[in-house]
Amino acid sequence: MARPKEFDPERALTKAMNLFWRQGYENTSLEALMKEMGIARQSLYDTFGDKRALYLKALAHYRDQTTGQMQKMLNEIPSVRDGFAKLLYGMAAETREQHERGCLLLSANLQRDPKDAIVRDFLRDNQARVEAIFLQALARAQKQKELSPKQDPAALARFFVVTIQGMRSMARLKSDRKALKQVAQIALVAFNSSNTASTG
Amino acid sequence: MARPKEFDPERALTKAMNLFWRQGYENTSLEALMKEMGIARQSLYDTFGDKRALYLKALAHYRDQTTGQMQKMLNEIPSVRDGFAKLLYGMAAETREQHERGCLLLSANLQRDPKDAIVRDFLRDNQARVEAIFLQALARAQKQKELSPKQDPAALARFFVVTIQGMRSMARLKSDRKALKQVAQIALVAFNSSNTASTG
DNA sequence: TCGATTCCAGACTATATAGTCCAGAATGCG
DNA sequence: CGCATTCTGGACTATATAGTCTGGAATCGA
Repeated sequence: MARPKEFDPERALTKAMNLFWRQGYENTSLEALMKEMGIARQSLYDTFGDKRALYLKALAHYRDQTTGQMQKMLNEIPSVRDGFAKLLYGMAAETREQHERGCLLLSANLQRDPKDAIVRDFLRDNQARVEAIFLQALARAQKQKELSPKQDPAALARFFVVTIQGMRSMARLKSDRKALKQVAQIALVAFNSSNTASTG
Repeated sequence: MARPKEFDPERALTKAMNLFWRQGYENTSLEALMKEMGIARQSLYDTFGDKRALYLKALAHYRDQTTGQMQKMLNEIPSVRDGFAKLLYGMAAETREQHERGCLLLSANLQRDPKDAIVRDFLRDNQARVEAIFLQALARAQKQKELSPKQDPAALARFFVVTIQGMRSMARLKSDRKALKQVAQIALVAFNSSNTASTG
């Protein structure tokens, strides 16, 4: 038994996550990671494995944070509709830097090699979790008579996932709060309406 | 004057575009490009410049194709709502391979280095063009009494851009036609509704 | 004090790959 | 025919960077 670790692995992981978040996997070198995390090469390899393993841990860390927050918020807020409004308008109101870095997992989806089954399956699982969180909230909305029983909560959950990802990609390209707010407003109409679309 | 080019530069560019489309910029090596385009290294450099220049030409080629198609379709179709329905349901009905490769310009947006102003500006310009095409169609819809005059056509245009990008990223992760169709159906409600959202 | 472990700094290796250069064959024009 | 140009194929260079290894200092417990 001897010298204990001097750095906090979770803090270091958070640093790594932030760097991947801002720059993506390919654009982030080991040197940059070492500098950002404040640890030397060997400590990094000993603690987290190779670069890819660190990346996967960062993705999981991000997922735990974001799904945890959403889950909590949607559980605590009385009106489910207010919850989704908070989600969408909140995103629109973020800073330019936040818009630019976007969503780590959306970036991972579009940066990944299509043949990379590990990342793909991780992201599919994440999306299923988010849909489940939304579904749960929307089911409660129906129970509370906030949402028409004619609506399909699973479909609506997916719609909001799509909306969030679309808003994220738009925000990344151009940080325009006003435009994003307008989009959020239109998307939330799906919540009110009794869904009279016909073509198919 | 002497030996003319033996290959069709535009066909070669299309080949390159398809490869970038399937694999992204980083994951596509010069060797793979040479093979796919059916030309040798030097011909490639002579005709298109370096890899990045080829990539930018591929992006422009893609943009010209896609915006041209959308423009034409939305101009020719009598009902604008049918036009957007065709766009969204058409995307949902694509093959697994099409879903997987997604949209070249959406991928470019999320793969790019945030500091890369050339690609960023190109993509912003493209998005503005698409919004303009949608806006023109939606203005016609209002003229035809297909769309309520209370709706903001510019905001709705952005909403559809967001929807398409969100559906693209979802389809890339998991090719699920049924789920995509449901999302499309909900999104199209925005067209009917007189937009009664209130929270802001 | 001593052994075990962790730290850092940096050397070193291996590899992938973008880009350049060159030789020689093919092709068209005058 | 012979000049100019383009083609292919491959050699070659330069560079970035992931990953391994080494040496020596720091820190803890026994």
